[in-house]
Amino acid sequence: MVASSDHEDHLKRDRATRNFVTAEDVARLAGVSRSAVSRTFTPGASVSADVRHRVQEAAKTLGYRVNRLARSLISDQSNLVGVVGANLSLPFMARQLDELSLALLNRGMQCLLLNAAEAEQGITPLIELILEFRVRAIVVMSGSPPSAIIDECVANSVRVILVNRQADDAEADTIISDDLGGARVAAERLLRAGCRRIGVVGSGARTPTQVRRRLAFVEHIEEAGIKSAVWASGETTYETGIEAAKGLLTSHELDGVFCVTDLLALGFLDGAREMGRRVPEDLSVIGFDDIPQSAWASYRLTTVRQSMSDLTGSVLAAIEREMHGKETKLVHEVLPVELVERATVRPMS
Amino acid sequence: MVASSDHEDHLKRDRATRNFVTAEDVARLAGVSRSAVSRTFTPGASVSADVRHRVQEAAKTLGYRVNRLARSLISDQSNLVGVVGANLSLPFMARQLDELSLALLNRGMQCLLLNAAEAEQGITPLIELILEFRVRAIVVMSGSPPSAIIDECVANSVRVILVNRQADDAEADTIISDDLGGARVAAERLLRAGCRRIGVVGSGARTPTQVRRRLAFVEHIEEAGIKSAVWASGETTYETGIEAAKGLLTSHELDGVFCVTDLLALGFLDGAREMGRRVPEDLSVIGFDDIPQSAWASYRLTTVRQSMSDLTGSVLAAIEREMHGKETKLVHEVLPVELVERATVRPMS
DNA sequence: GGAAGCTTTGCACACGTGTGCAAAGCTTGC
DNA sequence: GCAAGCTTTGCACACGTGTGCAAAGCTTCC
Repeated sequence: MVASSDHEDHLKRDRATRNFVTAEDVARLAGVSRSAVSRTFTPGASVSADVRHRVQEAAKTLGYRVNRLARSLISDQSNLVGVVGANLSLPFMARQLDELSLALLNRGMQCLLLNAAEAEQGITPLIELILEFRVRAIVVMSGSPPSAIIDECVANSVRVILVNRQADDAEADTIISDDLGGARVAAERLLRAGCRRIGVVGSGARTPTQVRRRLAFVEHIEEAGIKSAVWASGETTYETGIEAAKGLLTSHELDGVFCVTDLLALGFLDGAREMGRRVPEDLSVIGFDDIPQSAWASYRLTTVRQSMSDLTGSVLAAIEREMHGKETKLVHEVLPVELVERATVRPMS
Repeated sequence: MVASSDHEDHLKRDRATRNFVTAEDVARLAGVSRSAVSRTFTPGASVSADVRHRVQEAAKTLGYRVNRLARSLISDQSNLVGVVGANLSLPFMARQLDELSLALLNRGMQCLLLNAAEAEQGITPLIELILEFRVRAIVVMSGSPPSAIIDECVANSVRVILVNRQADDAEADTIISDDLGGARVAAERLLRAGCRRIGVVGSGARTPTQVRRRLAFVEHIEEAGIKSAVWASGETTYETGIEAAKGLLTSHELDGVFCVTDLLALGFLDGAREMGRRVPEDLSVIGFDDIPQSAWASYRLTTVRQSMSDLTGSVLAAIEREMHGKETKLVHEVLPVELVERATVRPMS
């Protein structure tokens, strides 16, 4: 009894100096070596049933949790995956992050989220910060990291996966939706609806996907001998969609409009309706993304869909693809898109 | 030249066995001790200008990044903050995560995101996992952790901050919007609009905020001698809002409805309009949250707003509040809400 | 030039874990 | 009971950093 009491006091003193219970604390209570504790918590390691039980009881009593930081020190890598994104409230981004973070967790990886909303000097500092955590991979959903920082990641055996942006000769994996194909589908659908006075709505953002979609659409429409009216200013918001409607529909008599994102399209729809345009009778509208709100009864937007689960699946595959020494097999994947017909485009003419 | 060549080969061999450049590698190239490298990268530590320069050049040449995991081992704590959330695509949650992750980053903390979408056995396993990363604090946006795991966090000096949920006698900080006050405001607004046949739309979720809002609203309406028609099934989605409209408006001749979230309200609006109800002429509708979509021209939802920046600010304040030994000063904060008048409720009668 | 005071430096240890390996212990078969 | 083979164990080291402290170095003043 007296020995036991001294024993407990000793434990309390150790806890006071450090926040977390250590394997040493557990070993003492269980009456085994610290090594036995380690082996008990290491899958596949050799430990007798008796020792295992005593260790587990002691660990439970003390509330012991393995220190993943210390573990990662040994392997020189954590199971953290850095995820860089901005505009996380936007429906498309939010859904991407939702699905990616869940998929990572299900694969035993943890999501270290870096919000790039205020990364005015580019995302290089964020990536440098992420590297300090010895992440396994970095998924870039927003921003375009320069080659130099990507090369540094690769030198440290950290995969960089760019989502919906190009790599510019750097050794990054890229997973892109077929923006060109989607723009073509949208162009053809408007032409098939009989539209001849056509507009395209982008934003002021130099986001590669948006620029690609806009330019490809304009090109396809020009192949039909039609010159598109272009809106390309403002932020990528619903409000910009409204402004675009006010701006384009005041100076043009349009009968068909392609918006490079659904959010722009929903704003455009509301703006057009406020100006008395009937959709799709007077004006057809197509978006791109297929965010949840596009299916809402007040909108029923016809849009080009990029499959979120394909995207997430490809990101995971890229993360888990083995790196063979210094020679990296890069992934450059273009995901198919498809037209989702709802109510904002006239039937074929 | 020969010595230099041997020196480079030696570096290459070291890099081949480990992924990341270490302080040892830098020290060798700079011709100083490893301790000098450490001091160069430790703010406030003593190091001569010459040594600092040589170390920085060597670090730049080799692409050295401090290992935060090793650093955290010394301090027994990382600057990681665990954030537990589910339904991250929902407008309100997405916005909360967007603002919180940015605020954390601006305060030198990193967001370890755990998606609780598939946490069927509760979020205890997720919190246990987070503890292994020696986080500084845990912010719970979804799920209600039992007292036991909260107590364990506190025993390890890890703050637990519950957002929009109660603590049930556990030592967690809580930050809650004034659901009761908001429900009262909504009830009074409908009554002032002359509504006498009143409904309330919740969901099947046992989410504390939703249950609180619904019950408080029903109570306030009963104080006016009116019995509310209640909908409380399905998930917390736009689609459930539509179902609620179909269900309630078929069996009740309502002139006023309070939906416990904006998303439910937007679905309810679309459902009611599809059934030929004019809003606000035939039927007034109030939501709660003030998500971005509520301001869209197709909806212009009158709603009760909870301020996201107040919420984020309070979470940060709670994280940064000092813990004094074992006696924790808990935060229990109730954030004010306010009515946002738009177009879905009749003027005062 | 020497003494006093200040700055800088490298050594050796800490932090908490996993693991190679020799030693100890256990089990099985003769 | 002993030998052979297998399992388990604890020691000591590794991983990559920060830091206390004694020693070395530098600067200033008389």
